[in-house]
Amino acid sequence: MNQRVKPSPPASPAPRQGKNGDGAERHEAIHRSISDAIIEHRLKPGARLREDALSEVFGVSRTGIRKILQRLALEQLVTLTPRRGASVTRPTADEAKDVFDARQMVECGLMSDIARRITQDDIVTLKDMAQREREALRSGEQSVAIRLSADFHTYLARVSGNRTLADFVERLCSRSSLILAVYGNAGHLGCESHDHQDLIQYLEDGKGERAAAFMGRHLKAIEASLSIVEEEDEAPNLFDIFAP
Amino acid sequence: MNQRVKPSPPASPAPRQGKNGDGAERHEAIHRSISDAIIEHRLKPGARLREDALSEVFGVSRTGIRKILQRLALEQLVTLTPRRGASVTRPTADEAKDVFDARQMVECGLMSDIARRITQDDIVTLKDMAQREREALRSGEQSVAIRLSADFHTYLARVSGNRTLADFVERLCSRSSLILAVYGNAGHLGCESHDHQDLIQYLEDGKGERAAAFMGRHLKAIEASLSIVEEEDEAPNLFDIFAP
DNA sequence: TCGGTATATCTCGTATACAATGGGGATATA
DNA sequence: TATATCCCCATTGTATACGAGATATACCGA
Repeated sequence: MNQRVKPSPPASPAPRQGKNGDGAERHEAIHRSISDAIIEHRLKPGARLREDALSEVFGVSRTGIRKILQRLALEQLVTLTPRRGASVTRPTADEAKDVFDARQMVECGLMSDIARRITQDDIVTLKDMAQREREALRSGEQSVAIRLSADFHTYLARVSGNRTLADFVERLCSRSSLILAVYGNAGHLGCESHDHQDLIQYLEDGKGERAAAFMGRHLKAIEASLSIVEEEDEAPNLFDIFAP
Repeated sequence: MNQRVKPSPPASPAPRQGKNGDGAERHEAIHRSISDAIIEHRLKPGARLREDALSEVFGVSRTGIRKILQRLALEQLVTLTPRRGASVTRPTADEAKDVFDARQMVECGLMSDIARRITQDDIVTLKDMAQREREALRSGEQSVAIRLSADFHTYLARVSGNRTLADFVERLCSRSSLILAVYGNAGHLGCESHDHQDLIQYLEDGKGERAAAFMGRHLKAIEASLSIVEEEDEAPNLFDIFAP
């Protein structure tokens, strides 16, 4: 199935020893691997993440895996249930609304700073990302497109120079990706194909106000494209269903 | 030197089990304890937090302490340096600016929603908090005042109904408390005494716009009261000092 | 008296072992 | 055949043991 051999040492079954190399780097890499898999929908909401399996796949002991899982839980990408272990978070409809409202506020609010501070290099990078995203969309590589879309928004936020807010936007984008996985229609995903390119144009022209307004519409459009119907497999609420 | 004064239950090696039903509860309580101590300035920026000492104080093993420390690190209240252990974070001047800019954006942006959704019960609670804060300030109980001030802002954000943004504000307030500890003047701390009460009045009258503007000035005032001079004990920058 | 080196100790990082709990499957019964 | 019950096992939670890195100290030499 998934022969994407993302984990760096795939063929090494028992490189037990923590190895000389920096252990922290390794953990960082593992975190990225799992995080990427979730964001790119290769791991779907609800998927269980067993500690044993992960420790075997990545060749580190459960202790390290637990640490990474804790971190992912704080980033709200995975959910830790007391005796049941970890699973990919399945966002609720309320959470979805909160996330998009937050993005609306922060990403639009950042636009004026971004317009003021953006450099030519940034514009080149962003145009490249937008271009590659379009190509990915056209060739049907959903995973790549989703990743690039999130990266685009995150990169943009970083241009503002406010690290705290940029980190926040990054996490909101990750969660958005999860939301798309649950509530998105298979047909067209998130960002319209040339929205990002239009946005860059506004920024290149120094029109911060226009860019902010455009970003607002852009996010609203994504949110509107979702079919947010709370699937209540959890609590079928028989009263509501059978009461007259 | 430190003769290991046997962990709290010396005779009970195995039945250690917290017994309070849920061990997670215990961890939550410990997290709160440490978090509170930091926010209330009973633990000052730079203070070292040794795992052994904490595990002895709270009667849990280092494993549990590590988990809590990791979480505090992700909340940016403590800093984990690879082989040196944990210490209370000492925010930089840049971080301070970012945090206050973020608060400016989010807390003001939330005001219209807050004004729309606030209930009479909320107003009573908030008035009580503001009142107690004033009393604490007057009687010189800095720790209590700081805590109440952060709680006030956090509670307000929760009223908005957006949990994601409220959580973010909570973390910003915690970090602000840290910033106050480093850059605040001993004389008057953060919030002016009746600012909070005035703010509630605007909200009670349904004047969301005014409340937002007032919150903006309020935050700017706090920020302005700081003496943000990067103490460069870390890197004295000898070039600047000794270059002609 | 000052500086450099070696040792000692302290603290964290990682792995492993053991205990407890909850769920799933098998079985028995209506 | 369907449902309820019980037991075993899979999986996590916690503690502990061992190893490595870094810092502080002490000793020796100049």
